[in-house]
Amino acid sequence: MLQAGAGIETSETLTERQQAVLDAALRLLVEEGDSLTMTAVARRASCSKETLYKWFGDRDGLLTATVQWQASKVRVTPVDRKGLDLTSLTASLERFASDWLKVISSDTSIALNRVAVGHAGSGKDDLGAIVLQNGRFALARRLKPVLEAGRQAGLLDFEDAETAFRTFFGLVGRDVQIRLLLGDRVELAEVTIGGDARRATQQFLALFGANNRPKGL
Amino acid sequence: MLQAGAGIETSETLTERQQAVLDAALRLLVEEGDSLTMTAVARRASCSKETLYKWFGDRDGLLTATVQWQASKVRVTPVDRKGLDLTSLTASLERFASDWLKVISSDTSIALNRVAVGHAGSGKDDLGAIVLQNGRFALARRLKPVLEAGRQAGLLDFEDAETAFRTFFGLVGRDVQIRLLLGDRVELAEVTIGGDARRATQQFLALFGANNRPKGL
DNA sequence: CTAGAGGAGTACCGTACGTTACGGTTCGGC
DNA sequence: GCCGAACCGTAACGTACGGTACTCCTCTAG
Repeated sequence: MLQAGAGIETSETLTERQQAVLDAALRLLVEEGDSLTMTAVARRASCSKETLYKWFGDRDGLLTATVQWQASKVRVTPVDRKGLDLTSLTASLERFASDWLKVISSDTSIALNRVAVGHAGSGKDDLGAIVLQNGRFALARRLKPVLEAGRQAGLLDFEDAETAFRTFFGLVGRDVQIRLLLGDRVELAEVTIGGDARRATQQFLALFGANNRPKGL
Repeated sequence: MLQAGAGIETSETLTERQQAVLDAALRLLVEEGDSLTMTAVARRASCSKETLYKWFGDRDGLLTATVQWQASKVRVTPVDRKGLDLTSLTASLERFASDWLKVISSDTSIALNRVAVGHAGSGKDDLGAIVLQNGRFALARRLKPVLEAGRQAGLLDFEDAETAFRTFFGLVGRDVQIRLLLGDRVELAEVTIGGDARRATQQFLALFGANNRPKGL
């Protein structure tokens, strides 16, 4: 049955074989969305349904394990907060923006978010919480230290790191995620992402740069 | 069977009774999400299943009609572009932001978006397109004239209205919609919305106000 | 070599739900 | 009063799928 809680730390209690099964389930999830069947997963993973039920309890358990499995694959790249100047801060922010756009526009992320959104509100499982924890909140946890460091270095000026982060989040994501989730084909080539990341970063610096606007934002 | 296309104009070809049935379906959709059954709709609407099938074809037809019905209820408040000064422009923008936040945080919108997201990618129907047309794109159609008028009046400075709109959209919505869709309980009292609308508007004006930053954004 | 565990493959069961069919009722027109 | 259309309520049908049971194969330990 594996672990239950919507915890952050996700289990190295998975055997190679189990990971392979979850990878198969993930691929199927990307292809077919929430309409995947246990039979299809078993066939794709070349395992029996009985094994699926023994390992994951039920369908929700399999889905939860799959989402957590994907989440655990996203590793945090630690931030070096040594000599921080405007150039390196800008580069960091652009990197975050670019990475984030790449993530939310990936097939995997779209599929996972779709499933999680679909399950939210029918309180059977915590897919929404898991996705939020490893998406939006993980990003905040990684970015806030950078923002704080920027403030410490006198490069940024804001009251609340959370508020500043949410503004950055909005400037980067804009309408992209909801459009993708709703099936709109948004153009997101590498170049576009790079340009958007640069633009969002510049806008953010214009709003929160220390030597720009006086205050009140 | 009613009309099919994901058209904008939505039909006054609905009788009173049919509208009542769709209202019932909508209420049920808010309560139970995509897991509503035809039987439940029939019971709630005090009609027979046969009638549902005669009118709407099949389950997807009913869902589509329901979404379109809700969409048709959102009427466009025309914008008065007479004497436009900074004060009235600010008020307009704040109004848009506030209205938009109220919409995306409403039970109905959340339920509809959840269903549409769930259906996107399994190309059976166009719920995603319908929701997008009556949500994000409808907002753009209403807001862009205001932005253009602001530029004409020398209050705003931007190259492309679409880009400016998307930035405004991001500043207003930030992470709210995805968090709500994923089941996060975001605090959104009236006061909060008002404050957020004001903040987003001020940030937008800081970025695109004519007499602020030179260019390059 | 044998025994037993683990798991693949598959047949099977129960159920929920979409869809259809049908009997009964109301209502407008003749 | 009679007819047909529209529609309600409900029973019935077909199917898809979650979940279980059972058989056979493979691999490893002793």
